[in-house]
Amino acid sequence: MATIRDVSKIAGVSVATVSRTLSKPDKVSEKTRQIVHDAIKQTNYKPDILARNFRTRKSSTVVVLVPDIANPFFSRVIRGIEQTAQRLGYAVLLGDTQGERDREITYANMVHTSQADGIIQLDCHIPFEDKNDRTSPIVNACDCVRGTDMPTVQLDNVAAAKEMANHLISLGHTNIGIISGPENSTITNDRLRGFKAALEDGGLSYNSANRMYGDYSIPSGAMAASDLLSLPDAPTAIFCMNDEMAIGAIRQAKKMELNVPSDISISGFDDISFSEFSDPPLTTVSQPAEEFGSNAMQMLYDLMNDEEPANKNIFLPFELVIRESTGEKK
Amino acid sequence: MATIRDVSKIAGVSVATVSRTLSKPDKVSEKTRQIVHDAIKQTNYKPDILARNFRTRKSSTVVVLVPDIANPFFSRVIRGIEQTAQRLGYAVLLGDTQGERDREITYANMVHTSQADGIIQLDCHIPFEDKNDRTSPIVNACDCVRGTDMPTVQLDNVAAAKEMANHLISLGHTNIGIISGPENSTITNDRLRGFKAALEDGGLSYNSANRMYGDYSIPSGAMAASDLLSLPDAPTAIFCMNDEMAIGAIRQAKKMELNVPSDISISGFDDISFSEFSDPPLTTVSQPAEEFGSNAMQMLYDLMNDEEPANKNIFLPFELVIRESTGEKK
DNA sequence: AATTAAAATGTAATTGATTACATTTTTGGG
DNA sequence: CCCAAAAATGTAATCAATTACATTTTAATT
Repeated sequence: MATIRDVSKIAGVSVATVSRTLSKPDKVSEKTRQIVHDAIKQTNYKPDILARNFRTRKSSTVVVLVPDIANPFFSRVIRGIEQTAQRLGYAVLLGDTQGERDREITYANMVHTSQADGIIQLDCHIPFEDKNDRTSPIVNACDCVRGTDMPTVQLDNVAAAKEMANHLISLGHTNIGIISGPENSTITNDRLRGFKAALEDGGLSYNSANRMYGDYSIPSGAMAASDLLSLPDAPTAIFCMNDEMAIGAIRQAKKMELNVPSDISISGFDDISFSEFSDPPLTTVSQPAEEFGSNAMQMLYDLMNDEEPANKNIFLPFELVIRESTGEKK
Repeated sequence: MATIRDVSKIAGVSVATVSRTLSKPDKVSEKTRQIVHDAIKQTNYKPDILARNFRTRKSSTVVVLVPDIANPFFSRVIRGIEQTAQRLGYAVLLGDTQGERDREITYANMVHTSQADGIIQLDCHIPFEDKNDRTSPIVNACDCVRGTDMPTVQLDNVAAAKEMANHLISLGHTNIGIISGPENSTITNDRLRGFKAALEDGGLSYNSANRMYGDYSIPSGAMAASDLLSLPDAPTAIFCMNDEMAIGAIRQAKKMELNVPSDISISGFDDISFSEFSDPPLTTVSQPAEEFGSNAMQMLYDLMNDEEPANKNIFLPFELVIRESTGEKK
């Protein structure tokens, strides 16, 4: 493998000039640039990335902390990250954390050892042992920590949930169940707040007995729906905090011989690709998943290059997608 | 940040000894090992990974070439890869190639520049400009190239497709449509072969007019189903080469006022998590997705460490999962 | 042509770990 | 206690780029 020295010898210039030709071409005269490029072609020289990384203390790599790569929403976010990263000349290291703090910290430490230049965190955890670590470039996307100055890319989950709940209320539902995500998630809390706000606006009161917990999986949605629908005073609509749980809930309702939506309305959140094709097609909130990724990556890029990002807290637009899983209360 | 030199000074030994204490502890006396470890603790020394990578020409990183990370089957495979990689001390670089040759080559070149030590390719392409490149450790998983000596982890797609087709035939179907994947894929060819073999065994003849093409997406499945069901002599069963297309096909059948399975049987392939919850639940072939990943990673590990893997062509088991989307011919 | 500033180029140190080879220490058998 | 072999340790080169600083060349101005 040719080194920069081989190139410099062939071109009859110093290694510094070769290096500059590659990294700061405007510092090199037109003539020399030409000579160097010829020599590079002739030797088939490829810069040694490992040597460069070592010397510059940069790796042109970012680490993505994702609770679960197999979640279709997250995998779209990651696709957005990957595409933007590639465009900006960065590689993406995958850190599937399964929500475990140890793994998050392990991966986040790669920044301290310069194996990665920055972090995109898709979960609402701070991946540092020292909570106030302000040295690593990091962007929090999707499910964001509150009360820190970490840059974020998020949805206005309160507003989105409120809009969805309003939709349910406008259909005449007064007894609405919730299938909630885990309690310690910012997303869960925000969506719950939005939900409550809509109830209040509608003159309805919130009944905590109507809240069941799931873990964002289909079976957990089915279980929670079973509990909800077995209540003495069962709800006529169920607000689910993601699409998978809604799909599980629909399944469960059908199993219990209930018609969706005429007996029970069910709404989801995220608009994953299967939702359009569920039976009945799911009413949900669509989010621009890829854009979470591309925005987060772009923002991280600014951070890593010491440019203050224009906006440290990006809010992406959502859209209520009304399909056929919700309908008028009987 | 403390360097190995700081540690050696504190411990009163040479840098070589410190290095050996870490990488080949049995070459160092018990006493020295203790002293060095104390010094490491005292200085909070962490080896500089970049320097080590540079010196050893290794990065402890593997690159995964995946046609589409947002495909639920692939994302499970990647989860398997990630978990095993983490256990073996490797990081996973994500290469979402969108099936584009350029991107595959770009990512695969990271091995030549030592940015990665090996490649896991989930698509049936050879990611090298020189087709006979035998220098990079690489494992081909899921959709595997034929006629090379590349190690593979795959399903016996011929047998699996045959079994599924037999199931359809045993239900009395004689006119069976196919919604096929892209023509240039090994998986597609193998599944088609299995399908034809079953027809032949059943004394049925293959009719190429019954084959429609999709791209593994839900909408493409719906389109293909529409074509198939509009045929003058429409099939009574449809064999789909993945679950997404089957879900699209079911949707389309319903749209055309056909009952699944009493009017039309539809089968899938992969057993993604949504298939169990589709309406009707999908008859499909289940594959151990995570194990594709973990086996591929383990095999790659052997290859990267110059150990001949026990078995260069691993076949993983499949299982016919008969649910409710297939039924007796009327 | 002389002077000076700016541009281009070169020299050589630097980064931090690994490891071939050299040297020292330990071990065990006689 | 001596000696050879084995074990432990040390010395210093090495990996390939970047870059601070020094030097040379070019351009511009008088």
